[in-house]
Amino acid sequence: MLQLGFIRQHAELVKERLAIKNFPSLDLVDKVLQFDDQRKKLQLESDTIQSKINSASKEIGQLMAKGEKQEAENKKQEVASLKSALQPIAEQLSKIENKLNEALITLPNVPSAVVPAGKTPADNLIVREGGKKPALPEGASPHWELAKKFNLIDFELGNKITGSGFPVYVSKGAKLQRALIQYFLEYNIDAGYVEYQPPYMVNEASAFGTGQLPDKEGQMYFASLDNFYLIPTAEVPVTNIYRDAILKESELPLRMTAYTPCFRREAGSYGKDVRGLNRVHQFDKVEIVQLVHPDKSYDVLEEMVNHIEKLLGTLQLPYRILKLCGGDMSFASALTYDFEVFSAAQQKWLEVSSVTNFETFQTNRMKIRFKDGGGKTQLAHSLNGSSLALPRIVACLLENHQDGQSIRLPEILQKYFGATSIGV
RNA sequence: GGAGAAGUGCCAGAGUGGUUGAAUGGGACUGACUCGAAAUCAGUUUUACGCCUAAUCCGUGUAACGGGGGUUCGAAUCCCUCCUUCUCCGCCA
Repeated sequence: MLQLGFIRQHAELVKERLAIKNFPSLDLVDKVLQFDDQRKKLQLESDTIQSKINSASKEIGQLMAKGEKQEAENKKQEVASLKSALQPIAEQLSKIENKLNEALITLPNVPSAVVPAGKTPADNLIVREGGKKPALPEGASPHWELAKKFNLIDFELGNKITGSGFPVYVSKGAKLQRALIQYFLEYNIDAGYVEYQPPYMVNEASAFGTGQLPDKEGQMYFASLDNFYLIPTAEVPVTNIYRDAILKESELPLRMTAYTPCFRREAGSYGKDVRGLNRVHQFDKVEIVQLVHPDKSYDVLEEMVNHIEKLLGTLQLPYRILKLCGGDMSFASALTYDFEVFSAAQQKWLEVSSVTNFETFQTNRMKIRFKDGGGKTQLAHSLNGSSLALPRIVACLLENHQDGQSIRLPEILQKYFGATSIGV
């Protein structure tokens, strides 16, 4: 969530920027400030009375010790009237605090100054493209047909075991998954990221911390008996590792990577967008997360973009990098780059990674701070990115590298997979 | 799942109703000593939100001893509840 102090100092800027995100309730910004004013006033009243109560109570203790019972009783009366004066104020205060908090968590993050205006994915800016689109052989197939032909993925079986959107990877299909995960993790570790295996379910506080709650409640699977959410991304458990921490400045940047399955309800999706691996309810992903000094976060964002671009390059897939427009960014994001790879048989771009700077939006919720050189405590910036989400990478590997007889694997994958290609 | 014990500051560990935001030890930081270091001595060392203020300095108020609620003039200390950890039993990859 946004920092109150920032809203107070830059109310107009916040409104302008939120307009770029097409946030409809700009008046909420003014409301936040009003609520905060009321809160301060009430707190002052409440603290003043409480202070009197505290000192009176102390006196009662001293009077009792001296055996001055009557005096003590008089003081008690005094405290009783102070308390009845305090009660309505305390109630108002807690009411206004709730309203303030509710308004604050409803405000999305302000987009950074470079975020382009726009409403839909069509308004995203193409930053650059790389790789080249393959010339597919005669009779080239989409990945779901290839997956069947080479016995790599059984979609029907997943329907039986669980439901649609839960593919079963078989044999070389399963091995390809494992090879990709292994490669992505090693690649990240080589770049200085620390590997984690986090829980795949999180509690409410964690889901709130990264911004999934209350915004995306319906997108997560929920284990109601225990109040746990199945993670939609490793970002949630991994970023929460440092929730409530005050770090030393020298500990920054913290770089973390994790492989996890990801669970997404994807309510409302249907049709050809969800065909095959295009959109599934459970998928594998390797994630990178960083906690950094506020001055460095935009440099780090570029560094992460380059890191992922290089990774995509080694997979020999045609890709493009998009700078998301205000309307297509997520609630918590300040600036997001999306990576898409070209699915040659489907002739469409598929998103495989999203790299985001959240600035202090998440860390303010999670209270991830550090002590700066002057001994002052301030919020760190958080960033994350996929490196990479597997299903669409697999889809594109299959489609783009098919030659009629087999699927050629990019060189880098061969040692992890143990073969140069996937044949019948 | 059953029975019991416990959760205090960066760490260890006192404190069982009233000057305890918290003894003591360790760690860390600052200063002195030293050519420098170690040792020693002195000091500092939580966070959030208010008020005051040019100030994120200083001063000052409130809150926080696992989370939430309660009893009381007053709670780290008593009660309830949830969470977590430990021990024993059961079950189990």
